[in-house]
Amino acid sequence: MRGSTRDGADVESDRSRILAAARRLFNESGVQTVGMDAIRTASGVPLKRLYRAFPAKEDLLQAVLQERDLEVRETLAAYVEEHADTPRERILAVFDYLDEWFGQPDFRGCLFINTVGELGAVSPRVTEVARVHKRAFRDQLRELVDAAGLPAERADQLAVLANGAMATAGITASREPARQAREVARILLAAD
Amino acid sequence: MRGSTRDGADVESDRSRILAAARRLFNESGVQTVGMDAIRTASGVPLKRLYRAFPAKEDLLQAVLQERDLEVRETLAAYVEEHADTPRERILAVFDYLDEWFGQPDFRGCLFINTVGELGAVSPRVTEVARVHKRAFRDQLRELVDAAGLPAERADQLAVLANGAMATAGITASREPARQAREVARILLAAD
DNA sequence: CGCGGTTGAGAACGGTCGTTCTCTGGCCGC
DNA sequence: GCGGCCAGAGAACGACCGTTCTCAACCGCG
Repeated sequence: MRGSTRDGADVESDRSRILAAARRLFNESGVQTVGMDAIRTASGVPLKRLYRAFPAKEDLLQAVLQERDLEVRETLAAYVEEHADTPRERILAVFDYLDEWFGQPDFRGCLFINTVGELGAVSPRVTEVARVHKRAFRDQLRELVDAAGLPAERADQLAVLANGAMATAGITASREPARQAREVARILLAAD
Repeated sequence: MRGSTRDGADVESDRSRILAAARRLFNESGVQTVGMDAIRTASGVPLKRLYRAFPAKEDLLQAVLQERDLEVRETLAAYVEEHADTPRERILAVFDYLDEWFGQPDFRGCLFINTVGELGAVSPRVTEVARVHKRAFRDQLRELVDAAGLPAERADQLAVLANGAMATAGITASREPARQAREVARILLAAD
């Protein structure tokens, strides 16, 4: 019935394979040093289908960032739900989440902070996706802050704190910043 | 007396002109998108002398980072000295310094955070210079923390906080994160 | 006045990258 | 069994980058 012999399921599987490969490579080595050939080799998807799924490298990068955006929101929400009972514990659990994240062997810092550092000056799209992500992260904190009955400004403050842990851990390759940020958050909550 | 007709003063002036141009361009557009030709044009120093002063682009980048490292240490120390009297005010003045920095029209985030995001995965030298810088920054905070009679761990915590302000401001292009971080620091100090 | 050496400007080189094109082989309906 | 179409693999293309080289102009000095 379709004009093409390739149906939607194949294209979808292409997309996810490409996204998985690109995300791993971008995280490992940055965006500019990873060529489309490397993505093709890692994903096993030929160049022609690769360019059919993503007309340009920047489209692929944007899709990687948006996928990662969703993933962070979901895994963070799930982690907080799983590891904490009271509203205040939920806020502190965000920093335990960071601690676990930083300890993963492939951790190389926050993809959004890194990518803005690499391409923010030349790609407004990248900057915009990063802003959306950081705003969403702040909004997740806002919900937790509201539920704990804390002043709304705490959300922005905790977000700055968490971003600081990500940036510092990305440079020092250590999970210590997560614990330091957690302690600040604990003191902050105790002051209210 | 020398074998060459160029004396040391000229080479020094080359170096500083190259460094000034490279620093401006790297900050504006990142490292990889700025070619050596652009640095030659912006500095007015011909390619041959450019490569005599810095045998490779990575040497130039390292020199730019080290120069910026010294500059931050000095201007931060001077700012704190100038704008605060008591030990606790000195700590808060660090965040006022960030506020002023973020407000500058050419602010595009912390050069070290950005450069590690761009090249940390492929250039150990860049990562190392950034680590040295962030350690020195933390040590400056440690002196202020000691002088205020606060527990030593506050230094690392304040450093994470300040790096968070830098990373957040780099993405959102706003000086608000400096004020949010300052407020966290204020609460932190009030708790001791 | 001539000359060796050094300079500046830019061309050249080797490599890489994003993107497109070619070509060969195989699968489809008929 | 056959002709047309589509896919895959990779070559090709144009652009650019870091680095080196060429070459003509110029300098101080004898």
